[in-house]
Amino acid sequence: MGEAVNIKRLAQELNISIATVSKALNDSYEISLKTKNRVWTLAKELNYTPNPAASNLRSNKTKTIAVVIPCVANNFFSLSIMGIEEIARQYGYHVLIYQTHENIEAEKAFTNSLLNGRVDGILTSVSSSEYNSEYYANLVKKIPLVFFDRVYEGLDAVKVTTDDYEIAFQATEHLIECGCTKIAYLFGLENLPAGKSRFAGYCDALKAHGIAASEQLIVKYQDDEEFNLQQIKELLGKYKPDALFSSIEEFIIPAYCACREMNLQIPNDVKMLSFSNLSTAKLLSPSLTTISQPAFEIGREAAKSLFKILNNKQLDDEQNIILKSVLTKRESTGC
Amino acid sequence: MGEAVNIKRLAQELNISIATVSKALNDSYEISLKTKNRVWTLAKELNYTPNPAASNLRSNKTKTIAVVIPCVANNFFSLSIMGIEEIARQYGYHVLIYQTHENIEAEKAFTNSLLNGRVDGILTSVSSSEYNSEYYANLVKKIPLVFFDRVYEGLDAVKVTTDDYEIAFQATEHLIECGCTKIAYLFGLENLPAGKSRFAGYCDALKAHGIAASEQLIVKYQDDEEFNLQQIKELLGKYKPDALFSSIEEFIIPAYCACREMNLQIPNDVKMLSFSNLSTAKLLSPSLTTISQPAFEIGREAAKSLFKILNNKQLDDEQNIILKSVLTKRESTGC
DNA sequence: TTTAATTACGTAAACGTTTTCGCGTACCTA
DNA sequence: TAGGTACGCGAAAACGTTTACGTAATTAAA
Repeated sequence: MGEAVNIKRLAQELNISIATVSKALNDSYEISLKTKNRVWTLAKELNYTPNPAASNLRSNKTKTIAVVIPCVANNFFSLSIMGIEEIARQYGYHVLIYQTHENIEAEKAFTNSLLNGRVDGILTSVSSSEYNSEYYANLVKKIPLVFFDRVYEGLDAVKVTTDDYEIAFQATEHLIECGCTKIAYLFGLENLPAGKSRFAGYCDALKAHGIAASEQLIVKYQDDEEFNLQQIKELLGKYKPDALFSSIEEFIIPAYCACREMNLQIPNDVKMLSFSNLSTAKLLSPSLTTISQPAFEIGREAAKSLFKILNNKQLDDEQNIILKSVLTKRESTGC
Repeated sequence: MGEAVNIKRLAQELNISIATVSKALNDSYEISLKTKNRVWTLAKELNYTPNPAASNLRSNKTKTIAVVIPCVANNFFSLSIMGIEEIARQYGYHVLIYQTHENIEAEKAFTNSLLNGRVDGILTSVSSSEYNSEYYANLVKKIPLVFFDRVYEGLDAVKVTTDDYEIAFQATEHLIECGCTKIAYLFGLENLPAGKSRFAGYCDALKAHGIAASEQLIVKYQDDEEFNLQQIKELLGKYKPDALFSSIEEFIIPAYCACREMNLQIPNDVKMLSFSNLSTAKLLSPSLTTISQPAFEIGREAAKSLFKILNNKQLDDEQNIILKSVLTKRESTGC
């Protein structure tokens, strides 16, 4: 399998110093083109690639970023990762993945473990279990960090988000235009700005149309599918809403199931609409009206911002990047 | 923000040598419990964590594995990653993600870039574009590697797969029992063992029931959704199959759409069945009969095997781990 | 012709660990 | 008391890079 091929080996074979080899490999101006070419061809011939650990140790650059998210198995996040990966490839960076499973302690443990020089920067979408601003206020001082979708506000860090308030407002108006007056809200991410904005958009749209919001029509998400199902069934049974506005994808399955079990027809008895990046929304029975976030683009933008920071480029003084979501009307709100 | 806290710093504050600190941190038998405790408490106090690059450079262990897969935004792979991550956490390992997008050149480039000590091992599900056994035959000699789902055969490497042949046989029989005699096959992964096994299961089931397989009833997957849609529509129009057996999830949307556009009722005019890990299969219109692979478990098993190798544990002489898929009968094959 | 500047390369230190080897002390055995 | 054996710890090398600095040779400027 041949001895390990490193800079020393290249230097020996070419009868030059390891410093020269290193500089040649890094295309330094100090080295003549002639020497560079000798080094490059031999390097290619021997399949040389620099040892990342040594390089990182000396230069304090890892060529690696971390993505800290609640869960990979989620349409939004997996698409975000695709966007992130695409940009990372362009910059020759490697991508580490960490899943918090909405656990803030795990989240802290992961990010802390990244402060010792394992990565050059972090992309994160924070967990919904808690809103601990202090921790992140400290963190952003220690390492380049970009938030996407689930962000902390008021910190000196780039945030990539979507127009949650506006699109929720618009979606609520769509339901109202379809004749709904008792619009229930399936509430997710209530601790986070995204969740609050969506809810505010919903509330304000109701108010704008002279409809009173009601505590009774709100179901809060729990990490327990059966529990959510029961809550929705209770909601449907007791308070007879004429629409369900789901603020997160996780409510879709229990919501559809609840309607079926209660023998309620969508959209005749109750209309349905949800934030979702489900690719099969149009195949559901009935097809689901969705608010889909540009997940892929969000990942791309977040990664781009991070690399700007890492390369000390100016950030166009824009700390907040806001992308537009898309409301796609389908049968579930049929009107 | 305090100076960088490293072993040297700990050693100075405790008035002992850096060697002692290092050994204490690694719980070496050479160090007294008393000294260890002094080191541990100070380390915790100062939030010390070892520099990964230095540690890796010296010890040749990275505590990192790579996952090389076609795409994250796929229910099967994102679930696999969850399983992998869970095990990696238990072992204190970090997880790098690389997406090949079914491109074998990208696949080679990634894996080659991992051979210089960036990771301790690789988990991979290979791309479907080509079956290049030579490359992997060499690769497995150079680095611990475990295949999952999309594997190369005949190599000295652990493979984690599912019972593709058996479950495809069983699914085909299910269609036959529902009265189908012209069962079309939507063919994916044709270059890979998984794809071949599924197809063989389909063919053998037909044969076992005295049904002749027909070339005309086969549609091969292309990475072009519109093209696949047209192919399926042509299939439905020309050859009037009474069932569609889809061997990969990617055919579901075009298949449903094709039926709608051709005004064919599922399951009355044509029955449908697909390999899929779609969580919303039961909400589709009509709900879809699926073969779901235990993606999460596959990830777990693959990771476990890799860590066994990394820890030089015996592999129970079992190089092939085969998990069972599940056939869930729903309305789309209604009978 | 002398001096300054530039070019092309080498020496050696440094990054923060891990690990081999050796040394001294204390204890035990004969 | 002499010899052996643990035990607890330290000195120093090593891992493969990058880089500050030095130097010799060549070229440009004076």
